[in-house]
Order: sequence, then structure tokens, then C-alpha cells
Amino acid sequence: MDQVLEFVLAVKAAHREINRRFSEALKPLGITVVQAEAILILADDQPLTLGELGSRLIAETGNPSRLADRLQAAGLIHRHPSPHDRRRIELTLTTHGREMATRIQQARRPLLDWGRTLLDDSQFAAATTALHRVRDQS
Amino acid sequence: MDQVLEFVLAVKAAHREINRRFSEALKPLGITVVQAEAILILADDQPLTLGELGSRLIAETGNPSRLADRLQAAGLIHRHPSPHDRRRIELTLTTHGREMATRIQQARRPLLDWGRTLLDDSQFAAATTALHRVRDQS
DNA sequence: ACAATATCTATGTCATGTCATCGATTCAAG
DNA sequence: CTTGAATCGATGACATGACATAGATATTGT
Repeated sequence: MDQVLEFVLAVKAAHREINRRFSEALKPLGITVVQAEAILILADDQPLTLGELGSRLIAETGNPSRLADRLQAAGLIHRHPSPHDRRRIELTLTTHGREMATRIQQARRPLLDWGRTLLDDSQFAAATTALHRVRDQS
Repeated sequence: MDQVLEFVLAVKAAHREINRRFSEALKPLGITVVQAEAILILADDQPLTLGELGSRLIAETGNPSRLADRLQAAGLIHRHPSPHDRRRIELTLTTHGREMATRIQQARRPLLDWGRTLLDDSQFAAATTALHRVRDQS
């Protein structure tokens, strides 16, 4: 088969498998993969507006307004209008959200350890570089 | 950052970029990336039941019943109950569907050529192998 | 200051992707 | 042959992912 096509299908298959594993690991926490990503991003850099969070999340072309709805409904984040620009909504983690960030990191640690057994350093570096090449030639 | 995590994010980003490009190339045909995949799979192997099509598509854990709904509504496939097992539904391409398969291959050719400029053979081979490693260690 | 433009969030629509379940049909144990 | 288990497709529910657009608010040009 065409080499490029094979690569494309491999990317898709790997993405699916990764999501499946992370989703399974997060199931006890009652959150999705994307929700976990958002929590960790906020844990690292607070506050963020919806637009800023959207650009840090890999996906999401528009703004993650509905994602924020669910995080707020789950009591994980606060939403405040920015005092300087009332168009913006600033997101911060609640106490529950900060605890969740810790639990997420614990839940995903076994997965990262598992990943480390799959490839050695140079293989990871080569694959990551190749994947970035696809992303950057936009 | 953690090497595994970086790889995971790179897979996600590459997948998104690939989908974006293919989706754009297919827009003139009025179909989605997944629909195009299904058409090409059927063009290569007909007839297929819903379950068989689902297992050939990378994603889709259940059966692609709703995907088939849309392909049928677009006049691209036929749905026939199997004469030997009336639980099964056999899918075949319509004339329109076969024409669409040709147009899909034409539309994606420039993308595959573009892909070939990104990496050389050994880089593709290494990256694809690494990605398969993730998929297969299920 | 005013008007045109740009930015930001919210929301509607559509198509997956995943999980669960239902009904119909087939298969298998006895 | 009959009953229970397994298989298959359809469908409901929920959360993205992508695109479009509306409303509110800021910014810019004059």
C-alpha cells in the first residue's frame, strides 16, 4: 500500500488506541479525556479565558464553551467575567478541580509507564519529530 | 516534558491536521472523511455487511449503521438483507457510489503527494512502525 | 463622539465515536 | 424439537469536533 496512506492509517489507529486507554483509566474519575486535559492545563496556568484554553487544547477550533459547561456542572471550575474585558470569561479550578488534577496525574502514570516500555528514547524522538512535521507543514 | 506525553500529544495533533486536510480536499465532493473511507473500502471489497465494514474502518466500535444511513440517503450505497442470514445487511456501491470512489481517489492524490515531501522512506517506515507498536500492544 | 470593525462567548446544526440496550434471527445444548 | 445463548443491526444517550452565526463588548479610524 501507499506509504503515506499507511502512515495516515497508523496515526489514526494509534490515536484511537491511546484515547481508548486513557479513557478507560479516567473512567473511575467520571471524566472524559478532553475534560482531563482541560483540568491539567488549568492546574498549570490559571486563570485562562475560554479562548486561551481552546488554543492550548490540541483540538477545538472554536471555543470550548460547552466543555466548560460540563466542567462547571461537575463543580470542577469557576467561570468569572474578566473585570477588564467583559467579553472574556476567566476559568479557574475549584478545590474539587485541584484535587481532580492530582487524581488525573495519578491515574495516567501507569499509562505513561506502559508507553515507556513500547519504544526506546530514539524511537520516541524520531516518531515525535515525524508527527510534528505533519502538524507544522500547515 | 515527559517523552511519552509529548508523543501522545504529537499523535493527536497530527491526526487532527490530517483530518483537516482530507476533509478540506473532500469538501467539493460533499462527503466526510469517514464516508470517503467507507466508499473506498466497499469499492475494494463488495458486498460487506455492516459489521464487516465496521471492523475495516479504523474507528467505530459498534456498527456503522448511521454512517450507512447517510451513504444510502446520498444514493451512494444499497442495503440488502443477506439471503442466507436475515440478521445481516449487505452493502454494495451504487453506480453513483462507484463514481464517487474514483473522485475520492483523485481528490486525495495531491494530499498523498504532499505527504511524500514531508518525510523520506526510512522516516515513514520508522514512524509507522512506532505507531503500530502502540496499536498492537493492546 | 461616532461609526465601522474586530473580538469573544454562546449557541445551533451536523457527523462521528462510544456505550448501552432492544428486537429479530440464528445457533447450540439437551 | 425446544429452550436458552449468541450474533447482528437499529436506536437512544452523551460528549466531542467542526462550522456558522448571533449578541455583547472593545477597538479603531475619522
